[in-house]
Amino acid sequence: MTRPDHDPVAAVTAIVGPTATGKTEVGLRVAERTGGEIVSADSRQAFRGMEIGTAAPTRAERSRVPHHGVAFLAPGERYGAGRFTRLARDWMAAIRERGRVPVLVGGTGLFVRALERPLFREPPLDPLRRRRLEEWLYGAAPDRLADWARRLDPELAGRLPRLDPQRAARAVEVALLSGRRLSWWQAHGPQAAAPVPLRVFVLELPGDVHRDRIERRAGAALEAGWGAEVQALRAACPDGAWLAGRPLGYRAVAEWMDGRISRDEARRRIVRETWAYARRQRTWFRHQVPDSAVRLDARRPAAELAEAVLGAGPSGPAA
RNA sequence: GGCGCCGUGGCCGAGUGGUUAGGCAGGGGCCUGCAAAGCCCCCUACUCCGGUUCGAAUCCGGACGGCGCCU
Repeated sequence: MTRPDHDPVAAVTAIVGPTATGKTEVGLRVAERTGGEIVSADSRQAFRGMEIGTAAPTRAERSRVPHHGVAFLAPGERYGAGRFTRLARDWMAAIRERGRVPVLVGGTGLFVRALERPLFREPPLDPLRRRRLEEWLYGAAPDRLADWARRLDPELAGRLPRLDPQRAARAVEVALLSGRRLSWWQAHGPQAAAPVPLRVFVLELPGDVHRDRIERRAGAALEAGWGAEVQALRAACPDGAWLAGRPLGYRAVAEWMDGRISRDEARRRIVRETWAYARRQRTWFRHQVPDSAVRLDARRPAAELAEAVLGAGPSGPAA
């Protein structure tokens, strides 16, 4: 019922779930048992110098198993679903050529889904015009922006319950710069690449337990030197580009370092922001994951969870 | 015991006769290239009892509770 293990398009084991559910450790164990390498589907852990605040795999953890996609970008660089999927495919291909097996681990739902359901190949959009247009669009009132988008791409507007500024701006810029509607590209544009079949495992936690883990992790990150990490980032790039993606908690930590708020207040804000994010993820993983996804109770010990993942079917050349 | 002030949804907090305050917390949801982002929805209360009024969270009386002062 499953493809042969050496099949180049064999499904990739994907360990996903909201933040602080223990994906890292489970992924490591799975990789260790299968001769695997980790491909990280995380939009923030990708940045160098932000490992503490993003709870990225530590150096020690990375020495257990080779990692791809962790701490390899300069803060402030652009890293979106498109770039991720291109890179991830390359990483996975290289891993297989080495006779090893990729294990996808991450909480950025869109990245994971874009692997299975590839985005369309974006036509070249003149960067300068694009930048200028974006500037203009984000200066506009949200209602007007939504209105323009509605006119330029009624189909898209009809499909979405509401055009928030971000999506409206994209619809406008794609329509204007490419000459075709975004909805057209989405439906008829060429795929950026072949889909990667995934065997998805979702780590889940009851709300109160999840909340508790997030609180504990916030304290641990502060303990581990989050403050120093922020100071280093500021020294390295004073333009504040590292804050562009609004990484959770970083602003609060910066304010704490400036003495503008107490450490405790900073911790509270970190928890609040992280929980809000976790809730969005919980919703995402509740609905935006294939029906075949296996849901695992993340309260179980990592070793057991890894067993469950491994036991769910062949996932490596060792089978 | 007397006098005064107060009593709004989980919390904070407006509102002084007739529309939904708002914020925070909590919950549900959306999502096709900024996704740790962007966005939507829900949670409709006025301590209790009587009265005035067409109509009271809003006025009057009482009860209860809290706070303060006095004795």
